[in-house]
Amino acid sequence: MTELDNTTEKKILDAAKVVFLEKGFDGARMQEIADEAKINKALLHYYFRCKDNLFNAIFQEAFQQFLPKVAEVMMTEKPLFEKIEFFIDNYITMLLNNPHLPGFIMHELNRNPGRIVNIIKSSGVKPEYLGIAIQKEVDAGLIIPIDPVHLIINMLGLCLFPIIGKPIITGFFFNGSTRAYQKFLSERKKEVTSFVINSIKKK
Amino acid sequence: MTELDNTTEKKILDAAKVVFLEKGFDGARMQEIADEAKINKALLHYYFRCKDNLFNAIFQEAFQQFLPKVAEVMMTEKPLFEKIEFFIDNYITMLLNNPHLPGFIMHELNRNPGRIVNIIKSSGVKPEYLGIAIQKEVDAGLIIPIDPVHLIINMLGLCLFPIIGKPIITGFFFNGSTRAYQKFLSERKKEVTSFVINSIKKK
DNA sequence: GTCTATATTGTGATAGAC
DNA sequence: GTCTATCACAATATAGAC
Repeated sequence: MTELDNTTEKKILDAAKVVFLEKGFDGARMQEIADEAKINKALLHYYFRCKDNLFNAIFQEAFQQFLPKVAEVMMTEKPLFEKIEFFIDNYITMLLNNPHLPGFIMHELNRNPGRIVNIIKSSGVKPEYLGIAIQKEVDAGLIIPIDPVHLIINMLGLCLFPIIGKPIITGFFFNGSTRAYQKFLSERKKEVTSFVINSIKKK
Repeated sequence: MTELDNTTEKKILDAAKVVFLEKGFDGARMQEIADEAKINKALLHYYFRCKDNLFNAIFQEAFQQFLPKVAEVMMTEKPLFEKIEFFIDNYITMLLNNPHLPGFIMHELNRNPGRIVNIIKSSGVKPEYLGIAIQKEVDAGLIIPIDPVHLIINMLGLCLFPIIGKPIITGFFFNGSTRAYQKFLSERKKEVTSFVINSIKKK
């Protein structure tokens, strides 16, 4: 960011991110974004002309944040188990800092799946990298064979669901106790890492 | 259902389910529901008085559908591995038939977490059942120790994410090919089952 | 650039005939 | 029970003063 961080535009974007991520496009109100940014509603339109433009700016940024961590693990040259550990650790950390992110991305993509094609293109990530790393370990007899796509989806599901499913988990398993849920979350890195590695390690 | 299935009320509920599950509460329009039910908008209000009432009817039913499968696995008396296999098979089958269900439930619960407390209460499910089954297997030395809550969340994440994440998976890993995504889904039962069992089986 | 006031459209909900 | 017509208000967007 070369510009000053306290410009009106930045304040609007910050506010819009809070509101959109919490309420989604349909649930968000321009008025609420204006309030959150402590400015007038008309200024939103002065800067972004319409709700759609503002939303797109937020979605773009959110998706960048959501995706790169998936990409990193594929790009590095580490051995597979380190790759997995690195990915899970980093990804869960990011999710803990952005708990609304996954639900927002999922919901908005399902609401408008066409959106994704433009965004994917500009990401330049190639899942093949992880495939190569996995094949190496299979050849060395270190792990059982597994389809790299399934492996990545497994890891994503294990990392994401505890965040998206907060209300269900809290309500259903912890009787509404947010503290118990937080404790549960703090165990996830260790739990997911060993769960994944156990499942692909040769017996 | 003791009543006839083709009553107006049923037509409304069917239509509302389609629209709400696809668009969510905020994105759904009474007009669209009326169109889908091939009736007039005023009739919706005659039968349900307001959008909220109609939504609650749908949400209640959807949640019942979403939850019981989680409950079943805890209730049965089978050995653990059979329980797991049974659960994954049934749950993924249900999800394939109701692909919008998980995203709908997640989004609406996050939008209004208070909603869950009333619903959980009436379900009468106790996660302890699976805990007991797991402890049995641990004592018998058949599996490594694992927290039953983590195990259930792991299974849910592995089953649910491929459905909720359809646009991401299709766009990111399969270049937009829905056929490839469908093939991927058809492999999930086997994949998830062996993934889970491998991860907890003693080496 | 920022504000107040206002236009314009969308949407949930009701009135009243049949 | 079902329809057409309409209300009332909420929400996006714009006009125009400063």
